[in-house]
Amino acid sequence: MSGQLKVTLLDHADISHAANPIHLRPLASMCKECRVSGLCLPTGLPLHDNSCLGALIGPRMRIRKGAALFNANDPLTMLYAVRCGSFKTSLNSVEGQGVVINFWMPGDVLGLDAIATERHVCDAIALEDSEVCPVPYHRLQTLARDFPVLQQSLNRLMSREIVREHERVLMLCNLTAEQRLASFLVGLSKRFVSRGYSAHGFVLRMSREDMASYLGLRLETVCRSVARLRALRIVGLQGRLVEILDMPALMALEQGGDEGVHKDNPKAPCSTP
Amino acid sequence: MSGQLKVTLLDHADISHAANPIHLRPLASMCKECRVSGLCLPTGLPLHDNSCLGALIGPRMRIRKGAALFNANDPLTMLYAVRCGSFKTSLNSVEGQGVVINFWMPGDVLGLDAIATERHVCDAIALEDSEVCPVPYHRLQTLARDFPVLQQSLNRLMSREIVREHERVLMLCNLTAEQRLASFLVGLSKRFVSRGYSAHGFVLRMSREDMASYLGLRLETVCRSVARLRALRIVGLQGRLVEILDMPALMALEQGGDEGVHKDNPKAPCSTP
DNA sequence: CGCGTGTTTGAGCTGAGTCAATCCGCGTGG
DNA sequence: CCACGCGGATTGACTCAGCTCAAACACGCG
Repeated sequence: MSGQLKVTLLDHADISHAANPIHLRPLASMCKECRVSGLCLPTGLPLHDNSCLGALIGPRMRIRKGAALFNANDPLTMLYAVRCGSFKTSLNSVEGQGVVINFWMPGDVLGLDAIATERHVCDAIALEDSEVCPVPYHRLQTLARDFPVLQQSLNRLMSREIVREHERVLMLCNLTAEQRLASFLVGLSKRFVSRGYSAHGFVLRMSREDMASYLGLRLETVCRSVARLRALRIVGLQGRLVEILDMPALMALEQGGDEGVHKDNPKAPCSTP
Repeated sequence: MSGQLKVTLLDHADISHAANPIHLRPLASMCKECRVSGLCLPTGLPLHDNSCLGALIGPRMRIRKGAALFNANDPLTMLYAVRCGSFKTSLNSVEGQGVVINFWMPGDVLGLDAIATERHVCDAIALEDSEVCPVPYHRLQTLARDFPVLQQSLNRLMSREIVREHERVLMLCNLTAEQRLASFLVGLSKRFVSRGYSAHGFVLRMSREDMASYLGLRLETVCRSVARLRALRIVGLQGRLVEILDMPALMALEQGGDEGVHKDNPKAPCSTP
């Protein structure tokens, strides 16, 4: 997977050393040149029309690995479209308990959950050196009045996020550790495909701990599940390098399909603190 | 799935014992007279202006207990504001596994998750005889262009739904059965309060099974948790009648606060099929 | 080379699941 | 009025997937 991403990373490395001229042009974010514009906010917009969204989007921002794009409770001023790199968002309860809410890849738009209260609810942390296009929310709102398609696009993004969470809940309530991992990998694979990368090979950007948190498991359990999938020759997974060897099996697993032994009715797992 | 709503409902009536949801008189829905308009779509709108939202909303519909307001895969034509009564929505996976996604009370707006695909994702079932105000989604969209407040209101509803789900995930990943139940009861209590009802006494509209599904537990576990809270004299709960006897204790429990014994670090529970 | 961070693997422990029996409230028919 | 049946709620006994604790291991870095 990392073909392109590696390039990205190299660029960043260079940039940070102030050497590489590639980014000398003003980093205006031209959606029409963006490889992921089809997944992003401008879906359905007249991309050639620069007067539209392009005028709104501020200069690209670079976020270093481990740095926060925003934190919970920050006032909402911008939505952020990931241009390259990746992020995690996590929600932390008062008592310090937290969960990873989602992982974000190029084309994804972060910050929609802040619209309700005009304050961010999550922390957003870059999983690698990344770039985002900041979109001033209030001005976006205004613009959307004149471009119904844009409003529609925004509505769809939000609605899709709701649906995604529904599916997550389904996963948390009904799947075993192994199935969750399978589901996670299949999901990632699909997302890579829709971004033009390989379905079968990619690099995880997050730690086992983050995966565990996202899947509602402990990191040891994730490790063990990985080991089992490896033993079944369904995936080759060492460290953060993923190679899906048997996609059909993985997808079967994902959906309650438990082979190995034959149980008619796979049990639904649930978490316990 | 079934083309038109009424047809759908009739179908259901025929099929299930429960319901004949036909409404007799056309009850125009006047938001300004509605007790929950403050929680609903018209938040912030000029309620006296009947030309606005009121003109849009179709005649109220009655849904009998057990009947479906809509089903997964139905095309999205309306959003539905609950006027009175209550609903559950549930998401069912291909293999028959399902979860209750949410419970809906007066003032809540159902159907937002359908905007992404223009098809409903969940089944919505009335938990008691109920009434909803149908809002034609596309016309709402048009109207919202002229009334930014309305658009804002819609955006906020969606965003709030995202946040709610975040919190649900946090619950599923970090809380024990008992804590989940506490959290559920506190949540319900708050919702009743914001609708002008008592915080300490109310009636559950859903079965133990539905509660269990919502909480990511088995119904037996819910029963046992109820029994424990009862034994601790924190709630009086028999059948579907709830009386919260010690709200502070309940809220403490909700947030990892585990008394009983003294563990420094309460464990995070997770589900397992 | 030593150290720290992140990943694996092993060895028990346990909260919640499963299976199963009982109870309770309620509507129905005799 | 009561026996009967049925769906939902409870309770008990046992099992197990995933958690916890703990010890290695791998890799990168100064």
